[in-house]
Amino acid sequence: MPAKDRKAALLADLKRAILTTELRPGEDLDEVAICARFGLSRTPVREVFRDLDGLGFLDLRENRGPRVAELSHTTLRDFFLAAPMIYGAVLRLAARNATTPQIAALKLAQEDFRAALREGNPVERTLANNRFHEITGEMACNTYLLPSFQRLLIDHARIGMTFFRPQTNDMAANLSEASAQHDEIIAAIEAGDEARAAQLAEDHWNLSRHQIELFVMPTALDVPMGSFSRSSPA
Amino acid sequence: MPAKDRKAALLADLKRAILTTELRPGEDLDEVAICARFGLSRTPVREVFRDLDGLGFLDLRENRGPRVAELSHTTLRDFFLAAPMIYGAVLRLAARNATTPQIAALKLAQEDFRAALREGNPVERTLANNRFHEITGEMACNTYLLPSFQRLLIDHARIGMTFFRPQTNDMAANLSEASAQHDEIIAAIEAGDEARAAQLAEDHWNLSRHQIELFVMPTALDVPMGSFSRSSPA
DNA sequence: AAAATACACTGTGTATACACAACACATTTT
DNA sequence: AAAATGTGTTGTGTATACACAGTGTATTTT
Repeated sequence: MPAKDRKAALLADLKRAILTTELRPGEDLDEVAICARFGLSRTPVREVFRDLDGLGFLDLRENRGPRVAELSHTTLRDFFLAAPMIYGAVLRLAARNATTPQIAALKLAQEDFRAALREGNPVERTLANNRFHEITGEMACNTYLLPSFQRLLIDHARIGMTFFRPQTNDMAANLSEASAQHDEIIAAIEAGDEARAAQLAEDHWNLSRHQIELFVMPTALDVPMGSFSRSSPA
Repeated sequence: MPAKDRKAALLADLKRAILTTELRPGEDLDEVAICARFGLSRTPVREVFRDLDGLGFLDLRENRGPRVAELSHTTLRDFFLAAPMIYGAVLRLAARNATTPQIAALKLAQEDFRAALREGNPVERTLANNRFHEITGEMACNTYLLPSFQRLLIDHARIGMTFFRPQTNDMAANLSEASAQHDEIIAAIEAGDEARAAQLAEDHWNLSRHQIELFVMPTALDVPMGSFSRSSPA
């Protein structure tokens, strides 16, 4: 296996691991360990790190090891401020510009998403959902929108892994509604209905926000302080 | 001079040269020549290249030398589609979040811009204008908006250098109107008037578009700015 | 005992050397 | 003569070695 492919494999693997929070937000990366694991020297590995830093996956700082990009309450706030607008614009443009093969790819991604929902596989669900929205980004095909959009997708995936573990009926219902919205998005894009696509984007992110509100501001537990058992994912 | 500073100098110099089109869009860069000029080995120089690639200044391709990012009619079209929306959002958030020192910095940048206009210095004018808008980006302070915004700023600067050489009275008038708009933008931000800031953003970019109507004239995205303020998480 | 300092260690930043791929030109072949 | 192929050159990609900064710990000093 040529070094070039090992480098590409490293890039893809780190992306996947970060998107699925297998590598958690804020986690440190061991440079030499990764070198050993992928059979690469430090130079190409560090280049991959720099790429991922530019894309918003990693956070590189002087004289310190690379960290997985943080996902704080501040970034969450930024997320829900920017997402409706960017996604609205992307879906609007997607409806305007989508090609037939792109629409086919979008339907495939949605198939995978549905399958992951049925199997209750949160990792596959997240990755399929990510692919779905990535394709809408390709459809929109705007140099200036894409960088922000892709950053949103990273944290959208990580938020999904963090907050969307359907432990209640309410949450499961939300997920199937998200899936239904995907179907409507596909239909709007296929019909070239820009206004409808933009509206669906807003609906989609309002649903996400509602889901997170359930987690961030849960109904107060009716239990004395000390006897707190760990109930929700970190 | 430590190597670290030489590296930072290289980064800053390349940014400046690209923004002012001293390095023209599509131009090839000579790696070893740059190494010699800044007294650096290839490794840190290549790291700078990768950073600039991630930021949208350069275009790195496999087994080929780095090129200055292209500025084609396609990217121009994308620019005028995305700019009104992103700038509108940024100025809206700037009006919401700006701190006193940031406002002071903004006024300074505008001073420089006016000075460059008086002196008829297109390079300084472009750099001051770029700084002006960069500061509004800092004010907006949103992780997800900034990447797209900064890419817009790169090409905004390069478009300015390409199309805004005031050879007619009309163009000179446009420039002084742009300057007047900057003043109004400062006022709106200082007053925390979000709606006004958003409106001024639209006016500002309509002015730019008018200037290069001869080359491209797409319709701007019509995303309602209002959907933005309403959707802030609790 | 607490604080400050020296020192070793871990790990990042840079330089250099080598490997290899792409391109250009010249030479050969049909 | 045109096409194809071989070869030389240029320049990118990777590996390794070295330099140095940051950090933690142990020792010394007050």
